[in-house]
Amino acid sequence: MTEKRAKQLEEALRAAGVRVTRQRAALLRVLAESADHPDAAELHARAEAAGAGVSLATVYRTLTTLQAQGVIEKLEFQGEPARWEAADQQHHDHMIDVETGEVMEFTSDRIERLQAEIAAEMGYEIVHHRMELYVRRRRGGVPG
Amino acid sequence: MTEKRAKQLEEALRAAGVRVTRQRAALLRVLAESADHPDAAELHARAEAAGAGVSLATVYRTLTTLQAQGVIEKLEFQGEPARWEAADQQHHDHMIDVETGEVMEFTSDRIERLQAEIAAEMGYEIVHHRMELYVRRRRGGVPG
DNA sequence: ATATGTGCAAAAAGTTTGCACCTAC
DNA sequence: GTAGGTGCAAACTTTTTGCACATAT
Repeated sequence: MTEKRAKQLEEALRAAGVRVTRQRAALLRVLAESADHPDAAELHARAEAAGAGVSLATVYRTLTTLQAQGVIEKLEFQGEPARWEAADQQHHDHMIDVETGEVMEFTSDRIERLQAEIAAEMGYEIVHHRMELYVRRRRGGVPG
Repeated sequence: MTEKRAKQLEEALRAAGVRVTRQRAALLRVLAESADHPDAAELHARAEAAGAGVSLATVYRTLTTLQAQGVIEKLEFQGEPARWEAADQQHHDHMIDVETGEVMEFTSDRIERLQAEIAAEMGYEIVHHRMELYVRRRRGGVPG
C-alpha cells in the first residue's frame, strides 16, 4: 500500500518534470511508510536504515522539492526543528501533548469557517493557516 | 504613558526578585514603545539607537527572563527569527499578510471555545495555543 | 557582601550553498 | 548529450553558553 503510493508519487513527479533519482525514490518510500511527523535528521536516519545512501544535504533539498510539488507539508512546532508529513490526507491541524510530546491530528470545519469569516471581515482571504493546540491530559480524563 | 508602563514593570520585576539593571530598564522602555512585533536583532538595534549599551547576548537573556515573568510573549512565525510583543494586552492571535509581511491582531471567543471543546472531547485541556492566518488582500476588498 | 547579571567570543543547532562530479531522461 | 541532481565541506543564521568581570540590592 505504501509502495503503491510511492509509485504514484514517482509518476506525478516525472509528469511535473522532476527527476526521480535513487535518493528521491528512497525518500518517497520512507515518507510513505511514516505515519508520524519526523524531522530531516530522522528521515535521513530512516533512509540510512533502509540501506539508501542519501546525504543529509540531499534530504533537505528533496524535502524542499517535494513541498513545492505539494507532496509533503512542513510543520514548525514551537522551537523544534521542522517536521514533515505526507500531504495525501485531508487537511488537519495538530494537538501536541506538552508532557509526552505526542502529536495528534484533528479537524474542525467550524473553526475553518470562522477563520475564513474573520479574514473576510478584515478584507482578506486565507492563503493557509497554522493552528496548534498545546495540551495536557485531564486528570480523571476520558480514556483515548 | 509607555514610560509609566515601564516603571510599573520595573516594580513588578523587583518584587519578583529580578534585578533591574541598566540594560533591562533600557529594554523595558524599548518594548513599551514598540507597538509592532520586533525580533531580537531589531530590539537590539532600537536599544542601541536609544543610546543604551546592551549586547545582543543580553538582549536574548533578557527576553527569556521577561517571558518567564509573563511580561512579554514570544511569537514564532513560519521560519523567521522569533518576534516578541508586550503581554499586557488581552490574548489575541495573528494574521499575516503574505504579500506585505504586515502582522495584524485579532480575537475570536468562538474559536477559543471550539478549541477547548475539541481538546476536551479528546480528554485534554489546553495549556496554550497558536493560531496564525496567512492571508492575502481580496481584490476589490473591503477597505480596512 | 554577594548573588546575579553582563560582555565577549566561541559553540551549538538547524539549514543552505558552492563546486566538482554524477545520472535520469 | 545535457540539464538537473548529489556529496562534501564550508558557510550561514539564530540562539545559547563559559568565563572573567561588573553591579543591584
